[in-house]
Amino acid sequence: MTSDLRHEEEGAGPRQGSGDERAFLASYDPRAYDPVAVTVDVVALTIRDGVLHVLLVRRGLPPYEGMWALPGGFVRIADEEELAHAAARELAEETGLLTKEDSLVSGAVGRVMDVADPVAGPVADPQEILGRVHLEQLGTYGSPGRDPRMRVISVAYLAFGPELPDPEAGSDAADAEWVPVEALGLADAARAGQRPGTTRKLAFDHARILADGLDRARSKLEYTPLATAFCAPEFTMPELRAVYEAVWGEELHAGNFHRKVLSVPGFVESTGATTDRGGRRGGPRPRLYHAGDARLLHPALLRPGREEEETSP
Amino acid sequence: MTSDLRHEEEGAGPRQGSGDERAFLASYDPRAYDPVAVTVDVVALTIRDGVLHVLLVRRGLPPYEGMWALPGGFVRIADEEELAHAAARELAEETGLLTKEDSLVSGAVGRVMDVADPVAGPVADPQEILGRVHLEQLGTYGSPGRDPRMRVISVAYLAFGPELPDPEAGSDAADAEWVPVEALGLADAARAGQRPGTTRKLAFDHARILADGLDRARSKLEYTPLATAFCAPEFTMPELRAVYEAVWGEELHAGNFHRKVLSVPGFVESTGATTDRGGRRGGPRPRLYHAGDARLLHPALLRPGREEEETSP
DNA sequence: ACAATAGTGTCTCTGAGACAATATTGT
DNA sequence: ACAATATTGTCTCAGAGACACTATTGT
Repeated sequence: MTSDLRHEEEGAGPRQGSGDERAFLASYDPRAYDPVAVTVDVVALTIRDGVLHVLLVRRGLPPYEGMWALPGGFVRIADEEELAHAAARELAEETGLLTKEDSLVSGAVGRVMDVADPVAGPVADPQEILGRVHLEQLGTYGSPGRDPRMRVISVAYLAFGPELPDPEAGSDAADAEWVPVEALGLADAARAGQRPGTTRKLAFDHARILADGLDRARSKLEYTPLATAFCAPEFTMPELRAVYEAVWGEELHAGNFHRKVLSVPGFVESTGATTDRGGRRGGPRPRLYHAGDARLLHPALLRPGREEEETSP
Repeated sequence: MTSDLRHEEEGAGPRQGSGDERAFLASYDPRAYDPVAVTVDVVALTIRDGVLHVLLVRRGLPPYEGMWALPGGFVRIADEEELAHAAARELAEETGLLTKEDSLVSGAVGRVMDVADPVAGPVADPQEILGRVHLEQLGTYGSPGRDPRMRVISVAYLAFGPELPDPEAGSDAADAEWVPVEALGLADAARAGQRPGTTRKLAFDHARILADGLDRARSKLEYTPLATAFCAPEFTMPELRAVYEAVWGEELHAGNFHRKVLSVPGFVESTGATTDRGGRRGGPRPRLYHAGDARLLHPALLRPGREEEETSP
């Protein structure tokens, strides 16, 4: 590699540009044409019946045929699709929120909004269909051996949503399912040892991706108002507490939690109203809140039970 | 897209393609894919003379010819190169730590160690050459318009090191330079508004990547012992404090900082010795410490001056 | 001698958590 | 009536930050 080329780090290849440029670049860096696929994988989390669930699909083709995997798919390079758009699209397809596939496949996708800064997008935009689902990039996994067929660079996304619909209802996402995270027998990387190591069923390196996603989710609950993304637009304090308990996997003190949440400015705001009925086992009617405008929690809601640890094995 | 194909998210044919078999076979035909390049970009940070610096290179070719850019380059797909390996290699080349390019270009790269869990690697491994440079993935940037020539998916890495050598010294990385972060006139995303928006010189979306990297670095100093990666193997408390002050861009109270660091278990350990001389302007000889074995700081060293904020504009 | 700095001590205030008390609801 | 639950109150302790003090060094 020449010095000129080393500094020429940002791509070089076909399409666009004059034929001169193409020939020039191609002759100097054939590596740009090595076969590589770019995909997205989505760690979609929701809470059903107070239990944290992740969306998985059953693979219908080899490799890993019959095993569970994270939903995902190719980034539509030819359609100039944004990475986040691809993630939202895959999630929308898999959850059955999108029945008309053509509305997404069509070339009309064009410009795509920034997920972090929503603006009105085209009709086909999956983010619009997904509604208030939080979506953020998790990390990129591109080890050579992760797919036995070819080199695949997969950008993983993390999605949180309130009570997302069951994929089996009426759509053609027949093999998708919400699975309780506990049922996967992950070697809870958050509390116990380091790496998930051997996990049961997941295909590819999806166990690792899922573990990373869970770590991220648990961590983000501490210092961001992310938990409200798991709730309906209006929620009660016990509901919000249930989110924390489900994601962290431990019970929290109701009284202290209540006071702590209210003490963080901008986290939640009271609507003044209460629910119609009390809890199913009795009790007064809890008040209703909606998410505030804070993007960071000060002070943070730190996870309990993290005192002395790290006595290297 | 058939149901089977949608679930076949990991490498199978180029978009449309109703024929199952054709799609399957296409997964083994590289030319059937839309052209896309995978690169790495590195936000390399170090501290020189108490000031935070980032490694930049001057572009010698269009587009953005003559502008500053982050060091980076293609992932060597044909060599089965790990993403982190590519980042380490680019950094090693750019800092001049690697003079013999052939040792990296050779096909002997083969298996590459996990950066997060170092093991003995092959001779050509750049991580080995880079020594104790911390390297972690920052995020992936793949918007269609970010490179005018073609679709480029760039995986950004964040690197921290103690007093990395000057790239201009004796190597062929002639156009690389350590630049004070302040000199770039970034709209300090950490303190002021939201997005960096318009930044002066950087090519592509590298201003955004750099801003994200700085945010990450500032944040990680709070709850990880990352600051020790900026120091020599043995360091003094004032030196460690200087790291925090350089990255956070604000002065810290020496006395409180000292007591706070020592109160965090596993952060630093005393060697019992002191430096030979006191400070250049007088004072007693500070004690020497080395990094402890903690990977997370409990309690964290929270950044000061982050009280009331977020009054939406 | 003087200025600068490393390290320690002390005080105050905030916040987290344990625990208790009260009010309100479903069964 | 009884059990369950929401919400508020009280107490204690750990930790952050402001400030002061002492000891040690370079000039």
